[in-house]
Amino acid sequence: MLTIGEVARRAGLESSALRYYERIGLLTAPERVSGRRRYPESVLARLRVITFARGCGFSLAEIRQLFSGRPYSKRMRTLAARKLTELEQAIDRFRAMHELLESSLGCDCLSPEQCGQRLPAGPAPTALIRFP
Amino acid sequence: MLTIGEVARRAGLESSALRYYERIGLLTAPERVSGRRRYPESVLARLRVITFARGCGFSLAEIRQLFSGRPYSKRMRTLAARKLTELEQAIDRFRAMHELLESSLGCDCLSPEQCGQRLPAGPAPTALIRFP
DNA sequence: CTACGAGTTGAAGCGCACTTCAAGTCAAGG
DNA sequence: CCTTGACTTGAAGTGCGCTTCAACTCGTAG
Repeated sequence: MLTIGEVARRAGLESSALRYYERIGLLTAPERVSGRRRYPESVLARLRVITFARGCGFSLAEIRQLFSGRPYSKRMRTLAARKLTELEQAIDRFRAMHELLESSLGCDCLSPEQCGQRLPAGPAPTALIRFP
Repeated sequence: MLTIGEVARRAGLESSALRYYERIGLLTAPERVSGRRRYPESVLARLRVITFARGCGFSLAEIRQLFSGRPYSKRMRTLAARKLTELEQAIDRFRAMHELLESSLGCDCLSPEQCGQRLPAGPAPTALIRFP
């Protein structure tokens, strides 16, 4: 049985994140020993799934979907297939951006307005990436 | 001279976004005709730069950097080079995720805990992607 | 006994990129 | 004159994924 600090350390998360996950129903409330959380080892596997899914672009809400109800494997396959498609589209977009950025390395415009002439007109960006 | 609604429509943005961009100094305040904004055509080019840069993962703060001061082309090159590196790393990560997701299509675990056994233990996710 | 560190709670705060709201202004059409 | 619809403003709200805070409790060490 592990304390919250121990779990956090081994999962590479903050204790506050674990409490948050519990609040939003991503982790089931563990046994309490005089008020403190005591986690079984198995929580680490679950956290690996969460971390993995987060890294794949699943939102916490999606991950909750994944966990709620059976069969787990079927849900996993469904969500994975969907995310896979999104990911492929994202990679395509990023490749396009990559080329545009490379071409902009040769940019010698004197102003954004001048530069904008060469850029493709388009709708709002379709991918938002946060680089940590 | 264009009204805010017209600019928004042609740039694929909401008027509120244009006002927001103005507030944070991304667009210079345009001429007002009895209080209403009147934009020159050139704003569309600038908005293309903004939209393009956003799509490449630049934050609005970074884009503001890009616009502030000359020479524009030099700043563009600097920022583009930096973002290019980040983008390449992101693409690498996404490729890895792609493989993991594909392997998880064959998942037949009965529970997240079981599934977690097969996943690599790792630290917090390094890329956060929002698919809109 | 006291101090300490790790834990507990609910509430509030943060950063980003906007959106929404309330309350008011304006020009054109009927 | 009145309505309509697009616009104006500042302030507040939203969603996500947490973090931070205040105030408190607990077991252990000295």
